[in-house]
Amino acid sequence: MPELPEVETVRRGLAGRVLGRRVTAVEVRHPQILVGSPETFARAVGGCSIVGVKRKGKALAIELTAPNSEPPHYLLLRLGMTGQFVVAPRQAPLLPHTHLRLVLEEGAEELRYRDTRRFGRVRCLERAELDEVFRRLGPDAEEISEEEFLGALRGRHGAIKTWLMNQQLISGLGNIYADEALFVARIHPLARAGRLSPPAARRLLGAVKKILARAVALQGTSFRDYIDIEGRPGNFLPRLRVYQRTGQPCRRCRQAIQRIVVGGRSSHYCPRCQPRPRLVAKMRGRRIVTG
DNA sequence: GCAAGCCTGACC
DNA sequence: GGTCAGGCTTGC
Repeated sequence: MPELPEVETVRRGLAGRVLGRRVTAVEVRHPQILVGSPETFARAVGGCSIVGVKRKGKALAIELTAPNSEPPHYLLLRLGMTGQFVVAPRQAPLLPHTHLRLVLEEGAEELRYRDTRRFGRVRCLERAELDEVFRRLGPDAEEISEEEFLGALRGRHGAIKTWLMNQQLISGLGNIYADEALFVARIHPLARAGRLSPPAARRLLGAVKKILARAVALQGTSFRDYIDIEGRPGNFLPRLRVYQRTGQPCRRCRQAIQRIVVGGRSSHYCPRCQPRPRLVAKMRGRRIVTG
C-alpha cells in the first residue's frame, strides 16, 4: 500500500527519469480513475513538458508546462491502495488494469498508471487548485515540527491509531507505518490521542520520523502490489515488526503479536510492549484511595 | 467475505 | 466542529 515512503520513492524515480520530457500522446483506457472528463484531461496534458515532481503526504503532483507558455498546471496522483505508476517501453505488453498511458517524447517510452482496485485517482489541476488540495492536508509526516505534532494531538478524543491515519492532521501515514510507529513508541493503538503524556507524544513523533526515514532509505514496503517506477519492489518488508504479523512472536519480547480493529482498520501490536494506558489510570486511582 | 485509502454524509 | 459508518473495487 503506497504510503509516504512508497510515494517518495516514486517521486524520486520520476525526478530522475522523466524531468524535462514532453508528453506527446495520452490514452485514457479507464475514465473512472480520472477526476473530470477524459477529453479535457487529454487536451490539458498532451504536448506538455514535465518540469517538476512534488509530494505532500501520499499525494504526488507532477508539474507540467504547455509549449505556449501558459501558467503551469499539475497532474495530481493518488495511488490509493493498488496504484502503480511505471515507466515502460512503449511496446512492452500492457498488463491488465492499465488505465492510463502517457507517451513520452521520442516515442520509445511511456508512463503507465495501473490500479487493480481502482481506488486511486489522477487529476489535472491549476496551481490554485493544487495549493488548495495540499492546504487541506496536514503537515507532511517527514517535516512536521514538534509544536505542530503536539498541537494537533490536543483535544482529540479518538484512538491514536485513527489519529495517525487522519490525513488532515498529519499526512503520509497509512496502516503499515502507523502500526510500526506505535510499536516503536510503545503506545497502544487504542490510547486516546489527546491523552498522551508529553513524553509519550514526543516518543511517538520520534518513532514516526525514524520509521519513515528507514522505509524511504529502503524504497518502501511491497506488501502486495507496490512497485516503483522501474517496476522494482521496496525492501522494507523484512523490517516490519508488527504489521500483518498476528500470532508471530514480538521481535523485542517474544509475546505473540495481536490484531484488533481500530476505526474499522486492522491494527497489529504487542500486548506486552504496548500496554493499555487504562491500567495507569486505575493504579493512580487506587493510590489516592489507599493514601 | 475481507482488506485497503479516501470521500461523502449522518449524527451529536 | 469532531467522530464514525458506508461505499467504491477485486483478488484472495
